[in-house]
Amino acid sequence: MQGSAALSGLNDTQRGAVLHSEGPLLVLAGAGSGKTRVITHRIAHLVRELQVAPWQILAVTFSNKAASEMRHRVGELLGAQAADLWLGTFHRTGLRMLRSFGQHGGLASGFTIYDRDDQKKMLKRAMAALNISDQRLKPKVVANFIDRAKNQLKGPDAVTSRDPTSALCAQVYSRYEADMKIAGAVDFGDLLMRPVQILQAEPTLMQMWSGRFKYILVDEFQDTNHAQMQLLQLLSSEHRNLCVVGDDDQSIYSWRGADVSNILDFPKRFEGARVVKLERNYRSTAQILAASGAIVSQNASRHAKTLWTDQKDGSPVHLHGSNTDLDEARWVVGRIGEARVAEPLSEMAIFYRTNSQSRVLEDALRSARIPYVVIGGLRFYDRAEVKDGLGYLKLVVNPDDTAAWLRVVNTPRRGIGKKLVERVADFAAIKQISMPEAARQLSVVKESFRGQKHLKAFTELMAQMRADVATKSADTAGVMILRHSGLIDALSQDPSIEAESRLDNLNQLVSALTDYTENHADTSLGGYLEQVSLVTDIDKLDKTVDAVSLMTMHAAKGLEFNQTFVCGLERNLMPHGNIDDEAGIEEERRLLYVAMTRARKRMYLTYARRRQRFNEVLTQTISPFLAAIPRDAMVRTGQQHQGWGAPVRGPSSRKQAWARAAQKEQKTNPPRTSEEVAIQRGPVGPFLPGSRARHVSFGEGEVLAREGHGKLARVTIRFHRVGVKKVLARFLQAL
DNA sequence: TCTAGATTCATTTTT
DNA sequence: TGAATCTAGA
Repeated sequence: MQGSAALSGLNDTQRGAVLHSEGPLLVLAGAGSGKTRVITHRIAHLVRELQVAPWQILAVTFSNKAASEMRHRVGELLGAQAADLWLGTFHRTGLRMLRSFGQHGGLASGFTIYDRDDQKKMLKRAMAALNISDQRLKPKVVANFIDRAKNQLKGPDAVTSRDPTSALCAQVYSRYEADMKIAGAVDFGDLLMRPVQILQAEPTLMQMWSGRFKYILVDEFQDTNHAQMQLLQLLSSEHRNLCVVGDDDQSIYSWRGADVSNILDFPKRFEGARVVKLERNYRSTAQILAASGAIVSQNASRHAKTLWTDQKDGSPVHLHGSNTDLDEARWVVGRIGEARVAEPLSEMAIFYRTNSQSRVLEDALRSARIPYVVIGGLRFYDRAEVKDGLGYLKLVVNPDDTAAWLRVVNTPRRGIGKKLVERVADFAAIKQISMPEAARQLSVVKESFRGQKHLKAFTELMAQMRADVATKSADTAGVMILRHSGLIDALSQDPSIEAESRLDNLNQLVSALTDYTENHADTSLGGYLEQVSLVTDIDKLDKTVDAVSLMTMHAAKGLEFNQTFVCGLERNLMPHGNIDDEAGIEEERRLLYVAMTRARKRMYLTYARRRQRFNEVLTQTISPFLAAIPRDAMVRTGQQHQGWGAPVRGPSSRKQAWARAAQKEQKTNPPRTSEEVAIQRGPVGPFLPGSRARHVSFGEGEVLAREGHGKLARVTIRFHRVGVKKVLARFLQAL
């Protein structure tokens, strides 16, 4: 067994965790200590050496990104056998279980999953029905309330309402649940809460499912919430082989209900649990470890631990101050320009606290013609036209899908306006039926009303589609539905530039459908929709593309790069401005810690004295967190901003000050000449900024930016004939 | 019912 | 700032 693949390349502690066979196991794994390695090798060991059937192993991760990464790595160790593992996010696991036994909880067999948007629609409807104005109570507040409740495994009857707001929320919650049931839909919270509730209520099912998984492994355990913990406890109750891996210092999702005590109290909750600590860091240099460790050690509530490494020689961490956010961006881009001589761009990343910070950085990268990819920026499936298209598909699959019906009933315009929709809503409320069903019934009632014809036409259109695609696979069905929906016609007739790109997006939806049909055993439309509803992003970071990665600090978790830039380290941004309690501050510290521990070789921390936000310019001071970093681990460059004065008062004077500073910067940092730009332009993959390409219908142009990967890649191009447009990479030919 | 123009609103993080 | 929602007038 010594020489087996499952054990190779592990240190003693890691090997101990991999070889631990029976009983609960907690692996406290510091950043970069090889925790994913422990999980993947442990799975390989179980299958290869202990002859555990892959389907008896459940491996859960927190995000899609982590799941696909793990699938990939297990695949390398196990080959084809990896396909039979239950490996996925908590939500996907919950969904798989509900598909199997959801009817025990009164779920319709073909239930639909509602995303945040659909949920909001339903909440608005519920509130309207209860005569609660959305001024008094924001749907978003209710959505958060319901999410929190479900994470706590509390149904509408179980929530306690101490104040008037939560009493209202509880009222809406009740109504919302009823409406969701009629619509045959569940939300994200249900995917966790319902399996737990059903298992608790059904001893037979409980026996079956707890017997099924001999081994359970959980990654990023510090980010689990109550419902997830409960699910794990139920599923592991028979075999008790629950192995959880996590780092309390990297808990950054408490706002989503994550409960750090799950990891802190694990040994108490699971008697006889073995605890393994991984403290050797294989990722970063000593300087990076010292700096990041200094930050997180400021926190009072944590397990004391010290990461160590034997990578003694490294360059010090840099802290660079700029006058403005523009300068900061330019400085970062300048460093990237220098570094790319020796380091591929794919090994560099820029992290920031809020998504809105990416804009200045993107602008600077674009003007320096450095290719970049924004991770988790705008999402394909969030685009309006894509949602419209999906709306039709959903309504075909689930005829009671109220949210989908609301979305597509008048898109494209077919004379079914607000008045008519309200009428349908009222009828649905009285009859206790879904809105699509109400529309069907109304369209054939005797006493005619204005717009009934339109309603009837739409109802018949949907019925026709349903009949047409009943036996078809997802791709064929999708194409038929989109064609008959009128979406494509409406967009084709629209001469605007945006319409063109929307049409592209619909084409892209079709290729996603084709892709799905080719690669999945379940080729049904329902299967596709299910998959789509849980994929929120392009999951995998594609390092084969030579481009700098930009992402939020949250999105950075679990990734690593040779060189990183952590930007915007100012008070009110890091820690973020609307955090007021100590627990929140500690979480912000952990977030910074996560961001800082992503770097292997070089790390640059940056801040700017003035930062533009909305239409005002904020004068900021350096993040108080940074004071903790020992001097010998860090080099300071740029503006020192000692004794920064009081903020300049009044928006207009701020603006002038900012403009003056920007002007001054222009002089000291003149724009690059075209020669410099040309030198910087290295060998880059297809359709990266600076290259030229030809589009099927727009002709030739110059690539400005690129986003997304693979089939979903989109490219912004300045065409010679038609100006700047965003198009699909698939429709381009490199020149 | 539809459209364009006005107005408001929120920007922390996401399955 | 820019997206989302609202409103007035056609």
